[in-house]
Amino acid sequence: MFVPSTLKDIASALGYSTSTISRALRDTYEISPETKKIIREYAQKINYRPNPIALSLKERRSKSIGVVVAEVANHYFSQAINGIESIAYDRGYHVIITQTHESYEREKINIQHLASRSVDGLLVSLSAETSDTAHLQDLHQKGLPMVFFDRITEDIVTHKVIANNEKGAFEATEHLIHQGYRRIAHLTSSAHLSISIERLDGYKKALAKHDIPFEQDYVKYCPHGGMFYQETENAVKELMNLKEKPDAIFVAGDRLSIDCLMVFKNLNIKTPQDIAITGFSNSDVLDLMNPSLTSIRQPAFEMGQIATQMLLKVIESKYPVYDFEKKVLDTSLYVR
Amino acid sequence: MFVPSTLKDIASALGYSTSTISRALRDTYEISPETKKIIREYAQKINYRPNPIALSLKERRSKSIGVVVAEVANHYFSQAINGIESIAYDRGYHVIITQTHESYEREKINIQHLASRSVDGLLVSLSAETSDTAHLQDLHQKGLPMVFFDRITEDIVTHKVIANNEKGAFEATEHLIHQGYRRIAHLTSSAHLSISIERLDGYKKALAKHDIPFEQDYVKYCPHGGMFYQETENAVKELMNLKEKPDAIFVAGDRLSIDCLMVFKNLNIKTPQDIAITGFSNSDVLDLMNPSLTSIRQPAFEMGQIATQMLLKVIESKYPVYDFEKKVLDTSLYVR
DNA sequence: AACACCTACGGCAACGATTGCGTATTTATT
DNA sequence: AATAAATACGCAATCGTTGCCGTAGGTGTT
Repeated sequence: MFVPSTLKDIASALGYSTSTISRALRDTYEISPETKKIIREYAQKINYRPNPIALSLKERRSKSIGVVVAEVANHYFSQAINGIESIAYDRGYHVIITQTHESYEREKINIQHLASRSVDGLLVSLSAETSDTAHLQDLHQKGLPMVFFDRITEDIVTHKVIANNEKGAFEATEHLIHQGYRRIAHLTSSAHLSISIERLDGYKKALAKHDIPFEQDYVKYCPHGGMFYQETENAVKELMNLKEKPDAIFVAGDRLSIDCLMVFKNLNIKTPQDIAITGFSNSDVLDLMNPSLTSIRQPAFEMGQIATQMLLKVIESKYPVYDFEKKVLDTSLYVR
Repeated sequence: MFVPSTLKDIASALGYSTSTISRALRDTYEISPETKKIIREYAQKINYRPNPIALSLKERRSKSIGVVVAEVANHYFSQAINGIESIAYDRGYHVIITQTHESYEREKINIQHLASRSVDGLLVSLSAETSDTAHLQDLHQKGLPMVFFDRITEDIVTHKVIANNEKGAFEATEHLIHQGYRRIAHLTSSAHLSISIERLDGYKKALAKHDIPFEQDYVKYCPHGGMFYQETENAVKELMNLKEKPDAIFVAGDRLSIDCLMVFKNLNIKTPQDIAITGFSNSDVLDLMNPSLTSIRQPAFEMGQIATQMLLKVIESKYPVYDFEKKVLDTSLYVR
């Protein structure tokens, strides 16, 4: 079976105590240079590595951070993860990624596991199903550092990183308006998500600015954030079956945007002839899509980096942190 | 700071020894029902969870498995990861995902970390840069269970799960031949990867069957598996600059296929007018692509599941395992 | 010469949970 | 009544590592 070598192995092989070995390898002044040399060469030879599990137990920290996202097969999240890793690795932290698949239950289990697994902190983007954040509040109040990004909650006072969703949604909607569309629908994720609320606001403000009345019927929610194709198809069908059929649609999510295009394809809805579309998406292959998609892109990589920097600052702070920041980054509009 | 409650906390709160607490919670017969009740209710109240780090240290296993893939932003891998998680989760194992970004150095670091972090086993798909597997052979020979999937090596005797790459490549190439193409190029990842070799074989066999001579100039390698756009663009340019320009191209990778389409778009190469294309890809949005892409799809989710089942069988075996299997799953051709 | 003071290392405890063994008290058996 | 057996718990070791304390032998000081 797989048994890595330990301090004890070196100690009994060389006839020293484990303390001496440990000190020699950690370069303490108390060990003579000759002894150090012997010990180090032997450690090198047998490829000794300190057991991080033992260290975690002793030091009560693991030099690792947990990440909670909806799914990695989402360009926004995979880019954010790359940003997270770029900072974490530089600072000697390891990254444990977990997926909720937009499920509240899964989120609770993953977070519980990460916490008990002694991650030093958490980077969280809430699942579409999550409205109750008690599981997080509990851990946060016990002192586990956490930073929210993208899908945040106001219930927990900590660092947060988001895109300027309202402005992005405003620009996307106004882009449609400038192109002459007036009956603009809005397809979004679950109603309680922060991003849904903010993007809905931006959408409403764009309508208001151009004196277009807001119609509740034009807003369709996908409580599972488009995890099920049927959910998206039903929403689109409902929109297309309205007596006053929309002539454009603003989609508020990465997965949702792609799914929406697939629904169009399957229902043989042509864009922009039958309906125009813009949406939030970080997919790098949108240029290849047909129907094409004018998109609002979030600085995902950078958001991951900033969130990680904030988290590490809290983790490594000697004193409790009470001063928190909400960082808002601008989106950009890619017209296609 | 964040300090979870321990057995000792319960013990001193209730006036028992830690042994009694431990046994009460683990339902040993030696503890009286009344005592158990008291202890359990208190544990429930303070939301006690056994510290997995301490357990890992003692039991020398972590109930977690490490996964090494090129990148999660790749539909083949993200689907495989979902398959892995579906099995691991059911069996009480946790999954730690790491990305190599096709870098050999990163692969070595990730694997070293996973091993020392006491994962019970490894699911590995090699990076495009990796030709030397000494870092894995070392761990494997020391007894760390590992299963390879997709990009495998023959240097290590263990379970392996792959798609029938040769057959898939054969079908893809023959599909092009059946459509009347004769000058068929082949764009692939780094030359030493198992998938590259197998797919090249299938490509050659299809040519041979139809009496089309194989031309070395028609095969272009991307040593970094398409991690850099320029690499792909250069390869495509080289193909298009040949005096006998190819009329079709068979692309041997998920990322590569998408990148190739982007190159076409940027260089204003029309398909299928200028050149036809088929490629390996598990992207679920290929239907939306323009130019479109006839694709060979691997059963990624299932491959992840099977690899995980194999790994857990090795991990949980009481005796050393010497009997290994190479499972080959069929691909499917999606004509577009 | 008597003392302090280094040098270079060893021993022990602790982190949290489990477990084999020991044991005091009660209950059952003959 | 004496002995055996069962009950219900505590003690201590263990996993790998580090930190505090101790100390034998050597060196330096006055």
